[in-house]
Amino acid sequence: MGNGKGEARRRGAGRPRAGQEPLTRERILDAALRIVDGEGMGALSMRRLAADLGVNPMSIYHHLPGKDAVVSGLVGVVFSGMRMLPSEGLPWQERVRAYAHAHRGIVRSHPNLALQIVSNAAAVSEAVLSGAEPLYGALEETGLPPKTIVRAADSLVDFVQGFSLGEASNPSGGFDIGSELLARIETQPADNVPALRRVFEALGEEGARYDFDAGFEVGLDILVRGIEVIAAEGARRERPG
Amino acid sequence: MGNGKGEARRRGAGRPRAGQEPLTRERILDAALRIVDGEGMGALSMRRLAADLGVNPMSIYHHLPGKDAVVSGLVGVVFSGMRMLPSEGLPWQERVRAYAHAHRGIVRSHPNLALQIVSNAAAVSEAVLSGAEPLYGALEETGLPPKTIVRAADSLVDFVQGFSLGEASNPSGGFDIGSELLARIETQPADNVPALRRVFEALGEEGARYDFDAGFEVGLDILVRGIEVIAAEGARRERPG
DNA sequence: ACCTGAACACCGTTCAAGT
DNA sequence: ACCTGAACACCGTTCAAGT
Repeated sequence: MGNGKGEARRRGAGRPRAGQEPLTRERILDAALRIVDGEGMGALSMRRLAADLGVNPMSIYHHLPGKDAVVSGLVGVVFSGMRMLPSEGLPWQERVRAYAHAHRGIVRSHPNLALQIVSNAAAVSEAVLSGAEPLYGALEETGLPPKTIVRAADSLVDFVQGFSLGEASNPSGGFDIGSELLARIETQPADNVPALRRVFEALGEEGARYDFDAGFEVGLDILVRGIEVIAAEGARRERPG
Repeated sequence: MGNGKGEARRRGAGRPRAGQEPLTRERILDAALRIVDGEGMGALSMRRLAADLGVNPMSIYHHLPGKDAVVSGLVGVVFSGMRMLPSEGLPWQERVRAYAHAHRGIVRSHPNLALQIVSNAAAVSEAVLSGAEPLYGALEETGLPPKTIVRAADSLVDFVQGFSLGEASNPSGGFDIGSELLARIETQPADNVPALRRVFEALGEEGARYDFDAGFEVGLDILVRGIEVIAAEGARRERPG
């Protein structure tokens, strides 16, 4: 016993031999992302990760301090890949929308990581640094005071994250909002949910499938219009004649 | 061996004896919520839960099919406690705000459960049934078509959930947005984050602490105003003269 | 420096058995 | 019906040892 255990190619202890790629933080995170993307967060364990890398579980600890570090490293990797279409010359409304789409795109391309992306405060802070510059650039042009710019930016990010989380945790594409929900509404005692009933019955078959793309656009529209309104009010207050 | 193990009062196997409260789904969820509220999600295990109840770990499985069921049961319990101040006669804007505050209040009162609340799709669906009636009632008065009402409601809920998640994962009260973030912005190479720098430098000491209450109001304001705008546009489109 | 083996203190859950 | 004990197949991480 000792050698040739399973598919691991590595034989002895000690340094990697010439020709073998050494273990690095990057290689570890790559392998971890493959596991999470392919099989979900539940499949990620230090032991499984080590097995995929052909390495002893403890070797990982020389490059990352623990499992938490692996997970937040993953979030960092994913967010650092955020790219926006250049939208320099466009009006701020378009630039805000471009940011929102890029942010949603990141979460959507790694649905199994969505929960960590959205909840990892450190990663969000990282995202502000690396990705939110265009958002702040756009919002500066509204003329709102700095404090309100920050709050508007946060509101937009909160919406995008809330939306993306819902999107990530639902079966691919649109999901049927009509059938199950309407059935449950209709079995409600007496009618203690009259408005819900009216709205969803009016939707009927036509609106049975929820369209995430259209829903995102409506939400974005509401936010951008809302920002326009408070910006206009602020300006009117400054020179009220 | 056999009897008197630790603090568990229960002695023999079989049915609970007279005078002992029997194990129920409700008692299990109560105990689980106490653990999560007090020590966080990481402290919740079937074995720990059983110990707190003075019961064999396996006994729980007779009332709930597994750990996942315990967690989503928890989310259900918490959401079923959502209560709104009655706001029947008020304008729809006020009623939308009341709903948002109630929803935020639920998440805020169980910060350690925030992640599950926000991500548990089944619970969200449950929340729609039990709690969103007032929101739909309010939004009906905007005159928007049913499909847009659903999307506006979802956008509001997405914002509230995104906001609440950020709030729950940050140290109590406001957190300092200025010090750490500004320090990192200022160490950025060259100046590839000019807008961020301008905004956060203008905030300075005054805005160093993030005020969650004020931030929530601004976000709500943006959303309500935005809904007003798209509702007005829809009405204008219907009778364009 | 970098990697390993064995061990520790846990998990959730199945299954057969008790009353 | 309701509860239990032992066992199975896992975890993350510490620690001392190897090269």
